[in-house]
Amino acid sequence: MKSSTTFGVKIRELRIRAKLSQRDLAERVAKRLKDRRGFDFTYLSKIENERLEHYPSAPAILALAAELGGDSDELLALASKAPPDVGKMLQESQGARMFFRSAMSSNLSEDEWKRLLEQMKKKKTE
Amino acid sequence: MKSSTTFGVKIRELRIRAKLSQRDLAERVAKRLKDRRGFDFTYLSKIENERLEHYPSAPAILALAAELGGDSDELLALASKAPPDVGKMLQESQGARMFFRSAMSSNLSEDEWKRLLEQMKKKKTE
DNA sequence: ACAAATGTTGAGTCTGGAGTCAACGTCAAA
DNA sequence: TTTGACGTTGACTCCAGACTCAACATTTGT
Repeated sequence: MKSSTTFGVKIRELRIRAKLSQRDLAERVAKRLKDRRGFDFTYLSKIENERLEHYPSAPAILALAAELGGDSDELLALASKAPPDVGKMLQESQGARMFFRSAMSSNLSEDEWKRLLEQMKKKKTE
Repeated sequence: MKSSTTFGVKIRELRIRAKLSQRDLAERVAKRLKDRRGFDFTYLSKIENERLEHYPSAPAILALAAELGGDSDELLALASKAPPDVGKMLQESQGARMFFRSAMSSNLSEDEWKRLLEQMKKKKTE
């Protein structure tokens, strides 16, 4: 069974593994976000301890993932956010929208997703 | 070639077809949003004329679609928003995440999406 | 022509998401 | 036993997204 963790726990885990203090990591993340709003170490503390009402913004999550070398899609998922480019994909293709809508209501298993992925790759390379 | 329209144009089209004034439609939409913030007819005017910096919120778009009988996914797409439940689907399934990541980078054609949709339906019913 | 209904616009307002700040607690090392 | 790095918390701030309001313009019906 997959170890089901939370966003905060995962971030702490990655940070510890990277041997960074909250202050150091927050500072680095803040630099990646220099144009946007900041990123304070006390905010990071609240993230790790799940003391927040809302998850950080998608850009902040992406910056964290980049700094820590984590899987950004997984982190976004733990925070219940769709990757920012999903919107665009659905905008451009009616086929994608219909596929999505249908997939949503049919609750596919992991295996079925895997098959579809293979189907897709096969089509593309043949 | 698919007639590529805009959000505002589409809304106006649907509203005219429904024979509603901006005031009437706005009032009805506002009722559907009673708990959340309102929906004024002057706002609707700006939507239709693309005078806004930002599209309406997803709940407002869904209420509009419901009131006008439009395709909510299409309207969300025209407003560059992913359907609200996409995040949850990607949260629950790693397979779905991998599938979409891959789909995103391979720029599938409409036909390929159609095939995948058929594949999916077949699996489900067999 | 006049009123009534409808539509448009610029200048606001309001709120909640996203983060900051000051202050305190804890632990390790010198 | 102080000092310095690190972590936690509650109260606050800030701002942009999402909308409202007052006033005016335009169209429609009679």
